Amino acid sequence: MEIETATVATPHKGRPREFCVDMALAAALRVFWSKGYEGASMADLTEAMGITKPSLYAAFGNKEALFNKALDLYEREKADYMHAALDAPTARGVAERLMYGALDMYTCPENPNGCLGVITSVACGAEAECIRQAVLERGATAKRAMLERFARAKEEGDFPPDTDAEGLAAFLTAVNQGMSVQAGAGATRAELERLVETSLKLWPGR
Amino acid sequence: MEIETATVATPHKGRPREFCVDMALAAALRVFWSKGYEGASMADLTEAMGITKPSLYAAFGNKEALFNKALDLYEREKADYMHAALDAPTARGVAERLMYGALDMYTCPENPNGCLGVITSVACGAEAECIRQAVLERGATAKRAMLERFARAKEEGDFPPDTDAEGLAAFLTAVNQGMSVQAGAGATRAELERLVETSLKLWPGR
DNA sequence: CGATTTCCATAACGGCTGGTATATAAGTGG
DNA sequence: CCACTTATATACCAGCCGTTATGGAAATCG
Repeated sequence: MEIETATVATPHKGRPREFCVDMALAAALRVFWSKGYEGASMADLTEAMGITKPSLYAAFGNKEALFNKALDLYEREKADYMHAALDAPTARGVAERLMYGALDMYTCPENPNGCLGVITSVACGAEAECIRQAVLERGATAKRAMLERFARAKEEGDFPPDTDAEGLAAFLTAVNQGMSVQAGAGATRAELERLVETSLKLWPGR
Repeated sequence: MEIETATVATPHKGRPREFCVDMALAAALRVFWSKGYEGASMADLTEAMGITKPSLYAAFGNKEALFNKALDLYEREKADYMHAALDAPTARGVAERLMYGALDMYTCPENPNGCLGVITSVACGAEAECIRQAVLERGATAKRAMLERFARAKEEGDFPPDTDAEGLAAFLTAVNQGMSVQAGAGATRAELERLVETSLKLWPGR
């Protein structure tokens, strides 16, 4: 049982490390985010993180472990708008927050364009299959949460009673994924804004 | 000027090749389609095509040239539903044909899941950047055609006069791209059908 | 001051990548 | 039958991949 806090722990023995783990992880996330898991080589990663390969392996394990930690960071800091969106009082509010949140993230100048989940889950060689599965699993969890939220919305009367809540969840997910693809293809923020506004105009209710 | 037709030309000199170029190309397409450009190794390709590497290089040039020819084949045989869709008499007909055509292609058991264009354009290392650009260019051409079709539809009264035709084109594209992502993630045909039906229920007009 | 522990830097590992040189087999034209 | 042309098969290339062994540097503990 440790007494010192883990975050600011002073390692009392041995040579102290010369880089900040959090910043290095953030740099690694940027690389994975823009190049995908397989497209990001160890050379890319170490250069962006400003450390050497042995330091990386000592601090993070290996490439796969590094990616998983970067994915945790991504969900924690970048994709938390999803959780916030599901807390909206109405189904329309959920859709609005979700789409505008995605729009902001996909077009933020200091982020790579698009969604890390989409980028990583689309295609890969055999070696990255477990990575792909891990990402798909998180996506499935997110979709399940949205599904429950829309089922509740239907009970609360946000949708007409004959609405296919599952279809609407898949629909909202699809528009977001398409927005990510188009952002990665170089679409401007203005173009994606029109996509979001068009989608919200078609969204049922209110 | 050749008298003989190019397709069935009998090469009168040298040892005849022992494989069918078209079948080999079709096999290569399948590999690229399921693994992406970078995820498909030369070993994967030669094994699927049933030929050795020197034969591949002699017949197709190199990996990039092979991909471009596979992409041509893809557009010619697999993605021609897009052209057919744009010939529909109404904008709603365009949307219907496009979505059901995509649905059929993405879920056809003898095809890999998803859209080759989306798979290849999403993320890649630096070496595949020119491949990505080539794919993006074809996507841009397709989008331009859809845009013109919807501008015409607006003039013909398929949409209310205050409709954002460009937004609707981006919307339809996005739903298709999202459908491709979900197909690649393992969605069943039934799930994608509900996505299509939901999207068409939201589509304006008629 | 050693002794110990941890981290950094260099360099190397086996394996796989896309791409080829070389030699042989299988056809046709003379 | 022989020369020529083309395809196939084997083996190989340099270069990059993710990963790790080795040796020295920097801190704390006794």
